[in-house]
Amino acid sequence: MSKEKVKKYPVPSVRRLPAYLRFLYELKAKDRAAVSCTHISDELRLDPTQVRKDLAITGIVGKPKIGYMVPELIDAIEKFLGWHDCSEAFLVGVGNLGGALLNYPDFKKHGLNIIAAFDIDNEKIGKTFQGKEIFPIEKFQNLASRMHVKIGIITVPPKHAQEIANIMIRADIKAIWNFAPATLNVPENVIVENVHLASSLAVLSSRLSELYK
Amino acid sequence: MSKEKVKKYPVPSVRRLPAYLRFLYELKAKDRAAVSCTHISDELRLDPTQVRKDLAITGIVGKPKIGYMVPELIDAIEKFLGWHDCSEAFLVGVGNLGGALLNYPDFKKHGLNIIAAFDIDNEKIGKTFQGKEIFPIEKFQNLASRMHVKIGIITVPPKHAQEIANIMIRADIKAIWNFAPATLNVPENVIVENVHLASSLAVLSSRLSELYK
DNA sequence: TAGATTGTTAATCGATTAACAATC
DNA sequence: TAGATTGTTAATCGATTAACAATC
Repeated sequence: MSKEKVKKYPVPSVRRLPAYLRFLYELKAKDRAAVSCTHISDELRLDPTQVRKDLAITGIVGKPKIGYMVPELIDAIEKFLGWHDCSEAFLVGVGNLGGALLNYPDFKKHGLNIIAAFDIDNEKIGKTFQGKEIFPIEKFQNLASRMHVKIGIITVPPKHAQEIANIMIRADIKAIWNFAPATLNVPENVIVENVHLASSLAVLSSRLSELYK
Repeated sequence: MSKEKVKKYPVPSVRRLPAYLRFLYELKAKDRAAVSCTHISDELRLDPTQVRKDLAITGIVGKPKIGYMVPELIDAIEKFLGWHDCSEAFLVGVGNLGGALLNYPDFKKHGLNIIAAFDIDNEKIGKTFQGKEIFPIEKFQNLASRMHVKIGIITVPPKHAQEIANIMIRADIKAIWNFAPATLNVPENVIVENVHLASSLAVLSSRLSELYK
């Protein structure tokens, strides 16, 4: 692991990459060989220069007058995101949302393989979701280090989110995908990516209430 | 509805408001009367000036040397977000995720009341989730206009997302909360708020792969 | 009063958008 | 060749952070 300053990619650009991919898969299905930024920007309603800059972070090089070769571009984005080889993840909290995530088959295409789940509820422990066994939370640390799992997904009630995060940190988890409505406190070498539905809802609500002013 | 230019609030600020609320509820439970920006910023790891500006959009006024009165501040944020009186919503697509959202009891505290759901699957139609009946999608337009529902939630597979969005638009839905991995095309007077797990995962993946460079 | 904290103006930073030269 | 499109530099815009006067 090099000590050189790692180049940081703009988060908004990274967030847009999956939308490009979705459109590119459609083009590929139609056997389109090449695509221009204008075409992409029209479809996704973005600025063409922005599209060019976003794609540039993946290292792709286009051809003037032609654009980008579709399969090459798909490959570059997938490689950039690390979606070619899956990372294995553990999920904690098999409630409504946790169960939904366990059952979601598409994460594998997105570089994420949830291989097991954990809970405190004896009703759930031992059961299997989509071939993924549910273990008691006590086994998290041991299994995580034995299987070298680096990603933890938190789908427990907010009251217990920090507690679970602490277990994950002790188990040397590198990245936490947090769905609990809670602000997690973690050491700075641990990555936290939050999915806060309340934040999304706040944007929706506030824009909606602007309408009626 | 006035034609004056509506003041736009910074989206990043709005996104942070729910986190403030969570912390404020904790303080209220501990009967803390007042709180300063510094206290909030320490807890949520934000810049104190940013906290002040974020709170200012709600119209709250603090007291020098004291800070903000906790119950007043909670009230101001909730009012700003329109979380005091719930908006009613219809959900389309009762799969894993849709079912999880239907079962999620906390949306009511966040100004959202999902009152019914829709699907195309005859197995599901007629069933009830948490007192919410599942109707055939054909009934969407009629029920939406009869009940003056203004929010639609899309949790169908991506292939059908645009089609459902079109139905919602025809039914005069004002805001769409979209969980389908698809870019929706809507007229500019319709609000779309996306929850794209793939985008969130992209940020997680790319940060994780930076670690191993 | 002195000092802590707000509210606001100014400076910085980063992302978006515009302009344009290079190139196939 | 002419023209479409890339890649890149410069300008703009908006959000974050710093500085500081007002105030209780």
